[in-house]
Amino acid sequence: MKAAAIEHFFATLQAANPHPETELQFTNVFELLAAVLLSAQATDVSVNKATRALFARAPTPEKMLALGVGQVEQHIKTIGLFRTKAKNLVATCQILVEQHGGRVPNTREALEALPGVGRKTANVVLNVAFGEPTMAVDTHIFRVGNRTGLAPGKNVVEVEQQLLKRIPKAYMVDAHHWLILHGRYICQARQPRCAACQVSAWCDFKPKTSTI
DNA sequence: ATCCCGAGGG
DNA sequence: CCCTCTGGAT
Repeated sequence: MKAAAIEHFFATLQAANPHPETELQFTNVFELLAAVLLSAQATDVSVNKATRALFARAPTPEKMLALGVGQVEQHIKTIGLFRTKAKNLVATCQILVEQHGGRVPNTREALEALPGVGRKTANVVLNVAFGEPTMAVDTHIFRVGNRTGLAPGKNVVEVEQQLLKRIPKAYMVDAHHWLILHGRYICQARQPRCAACQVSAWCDFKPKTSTI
């Protein structure tokens, strides 16, 4: 996709949704970190359903730590990968309490040192909590980047670098959410809704079968 | 490359 | 039934 097309692409998404936000529910930075950690290979709807009760009980790393792996497992049992996530979340809370004064660190290095927190999760926290123009490449952004021609890279790191390089800086912070929401509701994995897409004019993707 | 792992949709 | 969902650790 050429520079002029990229400008049109994001200007259109911006006009349709001037202030995009994550659909994960949270009331503080710790809850944001926990929600993103829990969201791996799970829908936001599924995560929100479980975190409502979990965060009511444990809105801080200290309280989450006190809850323990067993109780956390019971709260998030309806989310996939629940054993791994409960173990990682509690272990992360222990590090937050012991090494960061119970606060969520604001550097990539410290975030990625937390169990269950990788590049993508760190990028989301840096973007949403600290306003940094990072690009967290999840399943939606990878797919949308590839299909549109915005970022044809073969892996998430390549796609991240391409997006950071090609998206105009003024759009970067919000681009993360625009691309996710576009992937979730329009450029869907199974059945892309090209007929309803507002940015198809600048997209390289041509579906083989007719889409609704 | 493989494992983890429930819920929802087609 | 099969595929997908804001991945990370081994």
